[in-house]
Amino acid sequence: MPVTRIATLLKNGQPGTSINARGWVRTRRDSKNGFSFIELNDGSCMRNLQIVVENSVPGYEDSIRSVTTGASISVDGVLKESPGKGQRIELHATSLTVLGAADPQTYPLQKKGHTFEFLRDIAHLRPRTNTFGAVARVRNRISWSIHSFFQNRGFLYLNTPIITTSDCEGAGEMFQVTTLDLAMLARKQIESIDWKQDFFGKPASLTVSGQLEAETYATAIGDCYTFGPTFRAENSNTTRHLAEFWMVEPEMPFYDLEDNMALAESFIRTMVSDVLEHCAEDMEFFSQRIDPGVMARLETIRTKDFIRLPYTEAIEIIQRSGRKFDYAVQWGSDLQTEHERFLTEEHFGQPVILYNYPRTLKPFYMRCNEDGKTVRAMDVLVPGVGEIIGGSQREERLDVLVQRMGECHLNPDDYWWYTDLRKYGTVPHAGFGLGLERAVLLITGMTNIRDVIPFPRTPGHAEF
RNA sequence: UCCUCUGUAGCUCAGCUGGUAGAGCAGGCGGCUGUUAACCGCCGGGUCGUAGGUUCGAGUCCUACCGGAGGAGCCA
Repeated sequence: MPVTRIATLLKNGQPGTSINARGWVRTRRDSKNGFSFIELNDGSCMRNLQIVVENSVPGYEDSIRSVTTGASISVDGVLKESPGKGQRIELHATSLTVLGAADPQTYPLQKKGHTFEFLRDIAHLRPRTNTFGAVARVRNRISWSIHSFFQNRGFLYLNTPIITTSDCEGAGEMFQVTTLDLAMLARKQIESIDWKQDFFGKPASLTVSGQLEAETYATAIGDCYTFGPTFRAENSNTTRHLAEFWMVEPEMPFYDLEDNMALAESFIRTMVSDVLEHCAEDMEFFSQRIDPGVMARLETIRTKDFIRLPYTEAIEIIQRSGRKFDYAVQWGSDLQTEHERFLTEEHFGQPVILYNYPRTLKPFYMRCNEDGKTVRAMDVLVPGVGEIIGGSQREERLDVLVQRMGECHLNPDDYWWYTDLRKYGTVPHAGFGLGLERAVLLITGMTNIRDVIPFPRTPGHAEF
């Protein structure tokens, strides 16, 4: 008997076909007239398959009682048109097997009404809920879309190292990787660590970005992108930060900042379009249950050109707005979250790409403009999420790069291989980084980043 | 890390100005029903986050600690 996933059954299943369905019970309703309705979900889609089990089915009396919310079952039966409302077809069981019972006294998930906070504590079971099933499917589609976007443009998928010994871009605190016996070192109360004794012979960390390594391939084999886990040991506790998250980092030779912005915009638009096209049912759910404004926001992204605004003009807009902000802005100061929200959510009401930031605000590798004050950086800000992409044209001139390293208190010797790229056959190039989870937030309308990654890692939390 | 809020039954919450705990859902039992967040009735279930303190008396007030959430900083 063919095993068919419920998504396919509900779409293409024809009355009269004999099939097998397997999955997890969402709920059961009994009729004392001698049959039961089972709502079965197998994760392939939002909707459930309704199963009708007559008491004439072998073992009905024994097994139906353990068909409770959360139980796993396998059902053979025949598809029939459903006389009831709410479903085109339903499965009339000819045999029912309970694969695994779920004690209703202890099974934490109920038919309705759980907070995301509660579900976070049972992250191993929350994918069995509508919301987290939908998030998982949309996240999967976004990942697929990322690969197809770049592959369709001839980009090379590049795996940059997870473990690194370069403190690249000084982008925040890093997780140290060591095989040294810390407990023993603590007992010895030694004054300094002999890193030669460590696994790599020097301090090593988990990567905070694959950018610098990606540049080496971009300047050799052309357009490429990384897509992998990224780690930040910042003690940040917000709805937008994770200690472990997934980042996409394309890097393109011969691109200037304009090209970079165009690619970023096209990239986001493609992800949004793909999800709208392929996850319509899940998006319907997000629109109805999670964020009523999500569809309008995505439609704007899909159809309207992003605003491109130099940092200097952004400052002027904020200053002229007459709005009271907790933090005043002046040229040279970093934009606060409240300013970014004002720009993207209120003033423009759509994605905004800010570019040409003061050099003092940005890392050493961003290309200096001729004005001597700004660098060719760009941040893509979107409503509800804030910064979703950060990128820049890279500084390809060796002398300027080395000078900038000095300004940022970095030792060029530590980046010898990176400066070599400028020493030998340097080219203008650019790239950016997109936080996958922030993209999932944007597209689903979910508000907490901890709910769009299967097992979130945040300060004090690495359960599961 | 800072600021604010919060911690009462398995879950979601109520409990007003202090007088020793309630509802809905879930669970059990019974009834009804081609049902679909099913419905109706009954029943079981809580040392009110922890430790102190004020008081004749604390879920309710005070202090500390421990969870959780939101905002800020940092950034993707």
